Amino acid sequence: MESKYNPTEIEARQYQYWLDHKLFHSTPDGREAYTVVIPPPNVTGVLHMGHVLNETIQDILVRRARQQGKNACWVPGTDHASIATEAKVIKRLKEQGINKSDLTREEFLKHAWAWTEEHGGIILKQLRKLGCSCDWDRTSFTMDETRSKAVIKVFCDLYRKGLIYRGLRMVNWDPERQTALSDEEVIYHDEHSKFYYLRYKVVEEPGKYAVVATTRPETIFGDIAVCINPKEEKNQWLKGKHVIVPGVGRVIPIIEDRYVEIGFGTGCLKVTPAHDVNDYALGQKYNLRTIDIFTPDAHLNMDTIEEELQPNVRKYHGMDRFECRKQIVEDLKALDLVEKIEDYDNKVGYSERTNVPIEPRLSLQWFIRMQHFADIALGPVMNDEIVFYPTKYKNTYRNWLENIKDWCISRQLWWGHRIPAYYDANLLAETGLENYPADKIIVAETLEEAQKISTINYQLSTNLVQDEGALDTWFSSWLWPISLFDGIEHPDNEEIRYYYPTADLVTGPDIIFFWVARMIMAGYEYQGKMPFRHVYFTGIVRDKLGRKMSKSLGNSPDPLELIDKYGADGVRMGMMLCAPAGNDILFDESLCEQGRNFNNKIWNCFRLIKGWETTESEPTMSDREAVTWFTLLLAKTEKEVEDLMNKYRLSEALMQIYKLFTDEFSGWYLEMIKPAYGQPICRLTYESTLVFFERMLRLLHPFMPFITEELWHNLTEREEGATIMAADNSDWDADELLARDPEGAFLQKMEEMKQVITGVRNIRASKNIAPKEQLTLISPVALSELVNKLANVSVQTEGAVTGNASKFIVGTTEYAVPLDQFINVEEELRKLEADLQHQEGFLRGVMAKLSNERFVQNAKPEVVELERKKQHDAEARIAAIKESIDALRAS
RNA sequence: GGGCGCUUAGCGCAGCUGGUUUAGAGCAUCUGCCCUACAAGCAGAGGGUCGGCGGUUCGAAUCCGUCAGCGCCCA
Repeated sequence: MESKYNPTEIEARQYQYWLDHKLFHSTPDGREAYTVVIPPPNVTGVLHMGHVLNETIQDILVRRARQQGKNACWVPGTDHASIATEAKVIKRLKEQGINKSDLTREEFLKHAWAWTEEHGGIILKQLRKLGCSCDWDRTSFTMDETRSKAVIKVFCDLYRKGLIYRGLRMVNWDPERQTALSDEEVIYHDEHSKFYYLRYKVVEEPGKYAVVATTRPETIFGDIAVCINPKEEKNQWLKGKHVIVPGVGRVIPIIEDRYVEIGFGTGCLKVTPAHDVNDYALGQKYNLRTIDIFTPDAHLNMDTIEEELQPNVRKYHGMDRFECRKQIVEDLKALDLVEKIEDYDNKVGYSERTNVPIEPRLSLQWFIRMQHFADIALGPVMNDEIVFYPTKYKNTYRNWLENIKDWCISRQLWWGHRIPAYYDANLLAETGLENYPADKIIVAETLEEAQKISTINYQLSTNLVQDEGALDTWFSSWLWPISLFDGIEHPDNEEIRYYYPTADLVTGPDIIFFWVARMIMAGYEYQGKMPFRHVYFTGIVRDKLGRKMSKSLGNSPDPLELIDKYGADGVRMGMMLCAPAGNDILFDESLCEQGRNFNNKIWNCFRLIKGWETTESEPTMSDREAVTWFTLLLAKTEKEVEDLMNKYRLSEALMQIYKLFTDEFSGWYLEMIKPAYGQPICRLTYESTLVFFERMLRLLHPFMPFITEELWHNLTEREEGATIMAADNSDWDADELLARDPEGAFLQKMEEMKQVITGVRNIRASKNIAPKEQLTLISPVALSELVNKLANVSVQTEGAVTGNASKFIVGTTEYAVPLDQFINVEEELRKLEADLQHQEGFLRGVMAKLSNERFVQNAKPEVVELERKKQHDAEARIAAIKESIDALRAS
């Protein structure tokens, strides 16, 4: 065997072994189901560090469940990512000289599917490199047949229930992609912008102005009123008057509403109902008309403005909104209609996907009434039927649900599920889309059905036109835990009954509303049950400077390169070591190095053990002690790890295992039982050691699946198809083992013994005495043979110390190593004095408590008792130190 | 503007239903070692008045208040 662990070959081989034996495949059976659905990555995406974190955690949970004998089922899949994918396809078409507008919907979709088939599998392949134990036979896609049918069925169902409606509303418009977005897809950024103070001439008072402050002067073409607060003193004079929109010439009224904040800006608010959500609300309240001055790609459209005004403003036609902002300000300055311009910090909404500023736009869209869903989804999280880790996200969740807004689900895109709403062609031609009567809209799962409804119910024709819109991607994602098991079309099928509800959902808090909340809603609506029992929110992976990893910063390592360099196990450990739930992760490549080093450690332990010859001799006393000790320690750690895992404290669990393996097993246990070079080890001790090793491999397996499976197979003969994931657990009972040392006295004794050995090693280190040189250790109590072996001392329990010695205390016992020739009296005294000071300080602290009557009276008896023990121990130590000091001084 | 959370060793964290030998591990740092499993290693060491102030208590990193800084979510 090589002295360095080389993961590349082993990882490839083990993964193939798992696949060949279908060890990740699940079918319903009599065992308890443990289900996880993958947060479907974007079909055209590639693996990034966020995935590494997320998928590693899922794999850990799934593999552990499998080890526990559950029927673990981790369903992989991808998401069609409507906007992102459509953008990529458009870009590629452009590179080929094709415009989307030159294509029909069907032609475009052909290209989109081609793209999907080309890129679709990439990320799933990459997950295999990471070791993910997904049931690949179940791989799904949000636009495959089963998932698509579910989406359409749910849309129709909700429409029938009156929970979906079509409406003309102010929506978030992405001018780049030219589609509506939901509120959740808008990201607000702080921006340094300007506050423009514009003068609106007052019709009734020539020479006087109303000054309006605005950040968006380009929207004045759509101004329909100026609003003041009826209580604002300084603007009283404007009541009932009219003003002229500067540069435009339109005469608009002054209206009054308490909505205008007193003291903010000038107190005069320009009302542009077509281009601002709040203005729209005002417009509705006062029955104001709307003038939409933008084209769908946010260029100025002067065609909508009245004839008589056109000569003034025609020049702005076709101008980009931001270009127009500059121009109109220049023009108004020239007319002396700009009073001043101030710096102003505000928030501007950007499209999550295309990163262009959102344009609030009045638009005919499809919405879901969310109050119903908020009502069914709030309780289960608040009362912990569904548990969030960390719990702080309960607040976030509640906040959102308590201020729920209707969900805009339609998108002006082609890539996605087409809205199953139909219009009678003739009626549509007559009325236009906006005025098409709502009660004549036909929503049906298929065209045939729609035609039936059209003719039979509505007495319309069979000549139908389908709605052009597609559905928001999240409208399919919210069904994911159900639709993966075909639970929408067949709500009572065997699979959904077995696998649903799923156990754990692992995802980022950034999609708590997009996805988590909505899955809960859909879960209760369509299965009457929670979609998952626990939600583990991961942090965001940042670089070690705390910056979000991003392509543009170039600060994100390529996971596949990391895997090449450190092995998947190494990368997984690196990731998990720094990943407490809900905290952001400051990823540092050196953590992967630690992971790789740990692998190497395991590898070399294995080499050492496998290199030993055995003999049939009886185990020595020290071997027995070592085996008993490690049995207890292992059992104890197993319990701790179990507890930590149950609390989803994965990084702490891993750290416990790491310390057990590195410090206790490699550093102590193996040294305890290690035979002299070339000598055999007794068979019983050897076999115990193999058991320990195997159990640690099992503990570690969820975190580092490859090396553990590999060594598990090399430990002893295994049957073809056997796996560490299904290793039998029946011959080991941690509770029963721990019961053999109920007070932990044996473990305690061994810890003290280790401290004695460390004490001797410290003396060697400080005096530069080689480990090979045997020393004498004078101890007042008998010590285990292990001390002789590991500290290379001969222990004397008889006789006083002759000459100078270096001393140390463990607990309250003093040990001495006679070292005449090495003792520097001055130095020794200094050390002892320092220790004495520390002990006396400690004693003073204890005494302060004990001499306080109120402490003795009020504190719990066991606490007082403990303080008394501290006192006695400290006093004993102080006496011993003083004695040593005196002895040294006398010499 | 509203809400939530964080601040403990150089770094990222645990400890926080108050009392566990005057605060814990990991990484990094420093010292000494190639002692035939492992230098991707071994043996040691140093390092924090638990953000500031005030309060409750016999006792506060832990509970309460307040201030400061940082972060997240929502408008």
